[in-house]
Amino acid sequence: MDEIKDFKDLLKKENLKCTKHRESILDVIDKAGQPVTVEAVYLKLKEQGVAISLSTVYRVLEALLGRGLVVKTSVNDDSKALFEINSMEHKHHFLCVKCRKMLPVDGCPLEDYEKALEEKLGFSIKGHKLEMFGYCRSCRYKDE
Amino acid sequence: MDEIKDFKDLLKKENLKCTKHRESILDVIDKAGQPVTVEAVYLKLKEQGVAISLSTVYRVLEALLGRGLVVKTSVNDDSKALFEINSMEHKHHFLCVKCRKMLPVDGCPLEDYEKALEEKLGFSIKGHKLEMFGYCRSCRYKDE
DNA sequence: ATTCATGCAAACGGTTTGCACGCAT
DNA sequence: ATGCGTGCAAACCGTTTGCATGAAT
Repeated sequence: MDEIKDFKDLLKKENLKCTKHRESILDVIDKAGQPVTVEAVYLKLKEQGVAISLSTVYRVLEALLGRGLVVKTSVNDDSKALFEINSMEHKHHFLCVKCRKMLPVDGCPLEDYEKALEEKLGFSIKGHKLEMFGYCRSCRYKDE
Repeated sequence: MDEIKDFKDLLKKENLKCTKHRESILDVIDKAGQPVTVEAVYLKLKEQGVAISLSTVYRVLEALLGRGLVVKTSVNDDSKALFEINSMEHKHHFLCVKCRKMLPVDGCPLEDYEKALEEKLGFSIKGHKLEMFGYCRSCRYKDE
């Protein structure tokens, strides 16, 4: 329902100048609905007729990351960084190794486990990164 | 107790020619006891007086990886790849963000969770990557 | 008017590769 | 003797940066 996101205010709140590029980038990432590469953002913008330089995309994402507006991820078999809107809810992703879609998975099974580990091993666990992979529902029964 | 590993046989079994370099590299990784960077392996060898080229380390690790003798990892905030001996047991690591040691953690809390997810979302989960970070026991109470 | 954002091209750092030579089998 | 392993240097690719210009406040 809230299709028109208030990126202007979001940027203003973070003391970032509100430029066309920054708005478009936020829009592209938001609409993607899954973690996207810098290049993907760049190409999408080009496709939309936006004249922008790749380094600007890098710099804007860096700035957004610094203010916590986006989150940076990566998958182990790929060297490229991934970005997504910071939804503020703790969640993980499932990567389909066939269609390469990344599907969000709500919740997290690690809270209790980490608490137990902290007690057992004396760690102070500050965070974790969990990424699952396999076949999604629609790719599962397709042949190779 | 089994300090002398039989890397020769290991290599032979995988149809890899048994060279000094390959033995030394396996030895260095094995002795490290935690995931190590390519550069670290290279420097350790130099330190031991082994004349080797960095690209050879890369190529050997690639070969070992292909035969499953080693496992490749990475941590999200670092761009370098990490390698460790493939112990064949499913385990994860805890990275201390202060001393940068990676401590192995036996077991895995995800089996049941993944089973539940598969049923709920129709995925076929083939694997996962979990990495935890925070402060280890000895760094925990040290001041910054 | 000032500050910060941007484009361009060059630099960077980890990794890969082509080629000629050398060693294990 | 053959094929695979290695060293060297150059290429590669994602990312970062210096500098001069342009736009938002």
